Amino acid sequence: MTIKDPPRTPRPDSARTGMREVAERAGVAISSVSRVLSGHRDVSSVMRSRVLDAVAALGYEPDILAQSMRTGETMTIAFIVSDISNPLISEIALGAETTLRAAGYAMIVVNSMNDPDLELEHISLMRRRRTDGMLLSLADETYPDLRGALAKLAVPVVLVDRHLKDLDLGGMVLSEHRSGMREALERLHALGHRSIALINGSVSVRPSRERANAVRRFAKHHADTHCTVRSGSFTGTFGYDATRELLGRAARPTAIISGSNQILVGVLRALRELELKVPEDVSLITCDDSALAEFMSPALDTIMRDPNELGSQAASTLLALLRYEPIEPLNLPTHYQQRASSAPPPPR
Amino acid sequence: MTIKDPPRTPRPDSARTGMREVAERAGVAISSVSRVLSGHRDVSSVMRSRVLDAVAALGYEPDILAQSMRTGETMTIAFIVSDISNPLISEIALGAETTLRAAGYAMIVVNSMNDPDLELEHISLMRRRRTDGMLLSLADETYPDLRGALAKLAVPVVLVDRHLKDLDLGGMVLSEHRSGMREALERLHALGHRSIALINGSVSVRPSRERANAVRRFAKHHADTHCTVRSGSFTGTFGYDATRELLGRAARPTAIISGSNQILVGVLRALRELELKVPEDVSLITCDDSALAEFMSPALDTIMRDPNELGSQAASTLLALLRYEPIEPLNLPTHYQQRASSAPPPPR
DNA sequence: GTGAAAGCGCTAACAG
DNA sequence: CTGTTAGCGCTTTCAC
Repeated sequence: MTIKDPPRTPRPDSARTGMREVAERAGVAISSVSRVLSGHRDVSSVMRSRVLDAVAALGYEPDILAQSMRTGETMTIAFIVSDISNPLISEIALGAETTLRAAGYAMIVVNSMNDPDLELEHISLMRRRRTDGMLLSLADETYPDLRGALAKLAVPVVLVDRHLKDLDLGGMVLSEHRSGMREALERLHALGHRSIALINGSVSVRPSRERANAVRRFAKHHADTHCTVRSGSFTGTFGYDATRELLGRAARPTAIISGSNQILVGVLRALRELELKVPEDVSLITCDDSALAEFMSPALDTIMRDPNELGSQAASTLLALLRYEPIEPLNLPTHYQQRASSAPPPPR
Repeated sequence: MTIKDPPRTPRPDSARTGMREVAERAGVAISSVSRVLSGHRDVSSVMRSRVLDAVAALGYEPDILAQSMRTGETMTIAFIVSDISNPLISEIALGAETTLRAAGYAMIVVNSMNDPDLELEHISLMRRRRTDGMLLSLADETYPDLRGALAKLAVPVVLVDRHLKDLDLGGMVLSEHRSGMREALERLHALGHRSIALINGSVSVRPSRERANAVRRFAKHHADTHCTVRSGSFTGTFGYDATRELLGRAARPTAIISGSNQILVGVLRALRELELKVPEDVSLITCDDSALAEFMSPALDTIMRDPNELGSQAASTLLALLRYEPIEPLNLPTHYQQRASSAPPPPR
């Protein structure tokens, strides 16, 4: 059923009551209304109550847009992400939005779909919208035009678990990926694994680089252990291909670490196809928890962190920057959570 | 390390180049600049190129805020959700944002944390921000003050899988929960189940009501089958409690349907504690897919839908409303996906 | 303490 | 076709 003849009339209260009406009704100047509502102190109590009465009577609500126009502050923050449907990101977004909202800010979410060009467009568009600041979970830290675009930005920016070398744009909230990864590697080593593979996301972003570095550092200290790092993209397809390739070789790794929950899906698909049992045939550890990870059979060993806290801290850092307050770079912990998907390697 | 002495100087290009500078440089009137940039047709090509040159030379970017101030359109949509970290919601949000952005709109996300009072505050705040429209995934359709707040709204609203009786506020995009649920019930019945329980979310929102209705309708047509509906909240705690209670009884159900992915977590926890095997001891079906559901052991039977499409269609509907175009109410399909978590009931 | 006036950066009549 | 003018709704000097 199609609704015919949609209304052509202007929207109902397109004539919202403004400050002018309030001033008239209270019999005062429009600037006095502003003063009262802005909580200015030099206003007589008589004035205050007259204005407040009029406000209540008319149901007046200040227009945030007009305020922004005058003050230059939009009280709006942009959060540019690769893909909000990624559970890690959406949890970060929740933490960020909650903290921002408590401070009176609204959060615009934009998805770059991992396209650095689109990301640049978004940054520019958000600047034109005069957002007061930005939270960036960049798709590609190495993109050539990025630095220029960020340098041009007049508002404070906080990078969320991202790092641009030699570029100080104020805020940065990181996860300390190495320690969690090291714990996981040591656990595998203690179980007897001597061939371990990390199926890693894109090294164009910090988390993957840090994880790869942790593996390399581990390898350097454990000459008896062969470590492989396959870096690619945060996709199931990559996880699948890399797993098939790694396990199809004669000298197959006895343990796999998946570098993200998207990659994990591909790894699991490949393992299922290859009919390999976890942890009997191959041990499996993944990065970043999912709601169902602990209910898998076997329950998945996971390198954990607190994404809500990450988002919240990123927001707090941005708020501090907006207030010209001193900030300190944060490095939030990660840790290895043993469950049931790691075991000694199969006898060969 | 704390950074001392934060900059007290005003932000770098706080003196952005405006239309005025462009007009001066091009030697034309400011309104002519506006015309060229707005793609007005009655402009000479000489004028066009003069202006465009100046724009390019100065790197001028129109101020969206000021445009909004004049036109009354903010090109901003608010999406009010219970909790963006819910994977179902974040997928809907992705679909909505993608469609809105393609039409030039930005999306503000606000989390109500399932608090109807907070939700009302958000609605009011978004009105003050003059968002051009709202996408609402209400926390509680039955909240008394809600109707008033919505009626007062001057902008178009689209409810996302929500329904308010007798209130026509334009848009509504729904999921057709009943058919998927019916398929699932029939499958269970065919397997021989005669005692089935739905652990349902809050009946203050449409999806849970529809699912409960589907169960009741099924029960009416199958006198041989005992159906139980436990409605509560979309939380793991509720899922856990309800499962323990239902399975602790003498006449325990032989099949459980979980009404959301949050509830599912609680159900799984309870089943694990009770040491009940799926599907040997009890069959399990859940609503709305998760990335890992198919990799569980057993793979989880799921009543599926396309949340991205739901978000995208909701956005399209809102866009149509904004253009005063005719819209048609949508009812997107759900379907039962058999995997491996349903089987004949255990012999008694 | 309060009012009058000047814009924030842009668009939309209205003349010419 | 183009320039002039008048605001959108608010905040903020600046006088009184």
